[in-house]
Amino acid sequence: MARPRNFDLDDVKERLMNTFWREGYARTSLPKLTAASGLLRGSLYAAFGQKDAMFSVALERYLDQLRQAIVSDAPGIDGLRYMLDAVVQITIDDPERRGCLLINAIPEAQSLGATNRQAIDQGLAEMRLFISAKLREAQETSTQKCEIEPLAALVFAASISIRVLGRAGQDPRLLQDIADGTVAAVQQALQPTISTESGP
Amino acid sequence: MARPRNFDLDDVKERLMNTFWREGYARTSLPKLTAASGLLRGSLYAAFGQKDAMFSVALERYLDQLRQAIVSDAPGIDGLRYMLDAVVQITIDDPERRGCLLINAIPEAQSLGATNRQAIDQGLAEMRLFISAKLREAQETSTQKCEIEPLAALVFAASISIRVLGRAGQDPRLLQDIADGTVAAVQQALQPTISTESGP
DNA sequence: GTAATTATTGACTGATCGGTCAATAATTAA
DNA sequence: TTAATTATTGACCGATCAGTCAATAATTAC
Repeated sequence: MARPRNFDLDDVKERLMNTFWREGYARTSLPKLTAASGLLRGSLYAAFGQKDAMFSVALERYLDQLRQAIVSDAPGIDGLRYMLDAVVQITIDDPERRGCLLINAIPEAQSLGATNRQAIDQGLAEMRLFISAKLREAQETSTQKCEIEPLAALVFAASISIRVLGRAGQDPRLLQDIADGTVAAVQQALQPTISTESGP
Repeated sequence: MARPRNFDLDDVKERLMNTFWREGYARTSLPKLTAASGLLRGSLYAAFGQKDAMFSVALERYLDQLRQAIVSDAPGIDGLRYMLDAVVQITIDDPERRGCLLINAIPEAQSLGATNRQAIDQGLAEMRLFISAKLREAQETSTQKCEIEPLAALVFAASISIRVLGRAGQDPRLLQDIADGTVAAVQQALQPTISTESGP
């Protein structure tokens, strides 16, 4: 009963996401968004509202895709290893080395509205909850009954730093070392092997 | 033989640093810098040059202070524990939760000139070298002869994530867990204790 | 004193920013 | 066809941006 859109909404959201991902919020100007989306200012504002709302759309979409990339059926430590390996992979596979849209947004959260700031917090919280859940699974099959939260902190820290250092253009080897080292540390904490004491 | 400055150069540098630290590069406007420093535009430009150069001054000063805060005489693992604890402390002691000026700059490195981008890389490299050196010390007194680089990656990752999550306003407990867990993991790798196998 | 040198002042510039809006186009319901 | 509704267009707005510069002030050398 009205004029239909003559652009693909999903496609435009993807382009907005990619632009914000590469440039961050402040550096992404409306001209950049119109160029990336192929729409004119008016259409963008009509479809999404303020720049802040455009970022919100981009962030939501980004988190959906990230979730899909790092969540697996693998239980316990295997699930954590899958996640960290996936984080490393998507980080170094990106030829632009954009890191993580969510984490990149943290230092400029003050420029964003309350809704987006909340979305950032929720994104981080979701990550932690996922990690804790997998760790609890691992705990159940473990011989050790140590605290879970400190271990969750380690895995969380690893996933954060891999993304940040990826954006910084650091060597893929470093990123993989972080992932591997973290998995090894968690494994050691949950299922310590008896070491052979190397005598003098 | 000429008119002297009527401001304290060091004091102004400190104010520039604090402003960039809080706001990041892009969001720090010249009016903000003049307000923070008490100088007028002309004086700022006369003293430092472009905004990019002002950031460079701020970054240098920041790294000097950071170095002073986290480097200690403590050898080996003690030195690493000192560093991570210091990182946690300065992160949560900051009422504005500004995180790390260096790390905050990573996502907006593209806005910066080549000199500043290089300074960021060097800052990260210096951190890694410091960690590797302390680990090598620890290695020498260790019974185990495992690889150092993967362990260095873990400590590096911890220090990065503590700062990022500090900026994100996360619970101090989380940050301390990261520091403690990392030290424990390194210790475990270098000087594994024989665990008591808990039978079924 | 006077000349030379450097610092300060603040108005000014052109570019760019996010955001708006009236006019126009394309569609459906009747 | 006509009315109603929504999408598109792109010119336009005031605000703000980084950066410049001629005029003025303060100092030292002589």
